[in-house]
Amino acid sequence: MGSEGHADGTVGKALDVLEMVADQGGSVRFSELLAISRYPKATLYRLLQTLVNQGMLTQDADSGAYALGVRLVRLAHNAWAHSSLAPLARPHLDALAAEVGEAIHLAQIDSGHILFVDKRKSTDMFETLAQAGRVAPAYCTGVGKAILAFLPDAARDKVMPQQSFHPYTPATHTEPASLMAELEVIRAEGVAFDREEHERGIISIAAPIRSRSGRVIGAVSIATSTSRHTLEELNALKPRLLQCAEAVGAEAETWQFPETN
Amino acid sequence: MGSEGHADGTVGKALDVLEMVADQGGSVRFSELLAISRYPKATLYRLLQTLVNQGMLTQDADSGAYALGVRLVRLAHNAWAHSSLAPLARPHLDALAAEVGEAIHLAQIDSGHILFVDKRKSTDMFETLAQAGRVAPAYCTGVGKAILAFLPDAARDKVMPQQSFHPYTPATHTEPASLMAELEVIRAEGVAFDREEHERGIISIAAPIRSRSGRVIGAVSIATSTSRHTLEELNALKPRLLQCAEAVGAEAETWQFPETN
DNA sequence: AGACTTAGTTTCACTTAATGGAACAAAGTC
DNA sequence: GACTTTGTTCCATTAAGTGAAACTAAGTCT
Repeated sequence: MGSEGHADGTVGKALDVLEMVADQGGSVRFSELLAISRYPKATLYRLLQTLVNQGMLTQDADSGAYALGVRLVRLAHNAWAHSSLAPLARPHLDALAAEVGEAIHLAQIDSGHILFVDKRKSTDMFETLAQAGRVAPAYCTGVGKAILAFLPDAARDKVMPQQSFHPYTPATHTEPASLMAELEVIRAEGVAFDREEHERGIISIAAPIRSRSGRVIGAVSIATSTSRHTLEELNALKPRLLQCAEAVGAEAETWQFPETN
Repeated sequence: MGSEGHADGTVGKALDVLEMVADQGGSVRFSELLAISRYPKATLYRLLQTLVNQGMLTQDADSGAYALGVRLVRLAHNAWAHSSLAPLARPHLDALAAEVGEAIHLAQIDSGHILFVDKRKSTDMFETLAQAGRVAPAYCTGVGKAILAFLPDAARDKVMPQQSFHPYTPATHTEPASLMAELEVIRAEGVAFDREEHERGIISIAAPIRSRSGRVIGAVSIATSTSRHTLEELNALKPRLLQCAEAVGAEAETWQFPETN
């Protein structure tokens, strides 16, 4: 929702426009984009043309409306396969999912937001971008808090101001102070709980994934509904969850960090 | 493999570099990229910096090597959800998969290559190469040929020269003429067969997905292995497959084309 | 129909940003 | 400690992006 202020050169502007189209969802007319963007008509027009030319956007033949191009899906597959924890964590998630029979989420952090890079549903399971690629706030999710808690102070200070503290439910943190206090607890316990903070009836227990050097590189969670389990029952799975997180972290040894800006 | 000649402006170059990193898979050092690219040192350097800055690439803290950024995964999720046939086709694929019990693939075309946007695994556990976001050549896959066959002449003339005609198996087409001849047959029959042309032991039957205006917008296929089924048995599924393709096409009425360059 | 509004595209003098050869710094290697 | 390799910065040159305004095309209204 935030509009970035920085834009290195033409490329930055183009990617900014790309993101604008993405945020809009579906297809957008030129004039809509013009209304939103701070770019003058001609500039916006040329940027869009270039992006279409490059296959990053597609333009409807008739209506002239813009939508994200499938080239992105191709690129992202590479990103997912080579730059995310997903492929590496897969066997561990499979095992955990089979044992606990609940939904498993694997997430990383991307510019202050939680990005789900893989998951296992309690019922059916198949891996596509359908579920990977989704974003969620960090301050009100199990995985988000697990990552925030173990982030180096400098990185956390960057990320905290980006949190909106929108009250999704009565249990959602609404200000930095209370969240910071909970992060302290999470650091002590080693796991984070989502106590219906993002979605009513949905609870989870999450553990940070740390490389051997100690850097948080993501988080795993076991999610369920209040109708199926209690927080105490989730807590019983803590050892198993930590074991999974550790296993992934150990394998990620050679891996590179997922950025901090 | 192919190095594009066109590059509109700085944005084109930047995306070109992005693609270079993607093609490389995993992480790449600056000098490797320098060796491959036609850009001078300083230029390449600045382009990479910009992309890192924008979160499209990540740079390893220690080694300085570049890899695709997770931001792409986020963008691609939007692309997949809003600009691909996948969400729309989902119920139809589910139904088809349940009925035939074989692997189902949904593909679109992207700059001459086949892009798998969704799939259903067969009940049995044998992995095909396909996955959402994966690319495959058009000339030697069922879905590829199904799309090629029904492409408007102008579009096909653009796409044909992009085919490599690499002989994956003895059954692979190795020159345009024989492929063109088969496309004729496919147009007459309404479906395309993959006769172990891409992968030994893997066969499929594929049908084009056409919008009501008649434009091909993708293809669905039923894939199996020679150990499980024969081409004749696949052919028996033709009516059911065509029905699925038509159902998706009908729903895609309002949808926009997937580009032609 | 003709006048009028709105959406999209092109022009062109102007300005800013990208360019790349070369110098420089840092990390490895002999 | 000299030498090679790899990565980063400088800066005058050049090219590319800019955006106000003019223009064209597609609706709307009376």
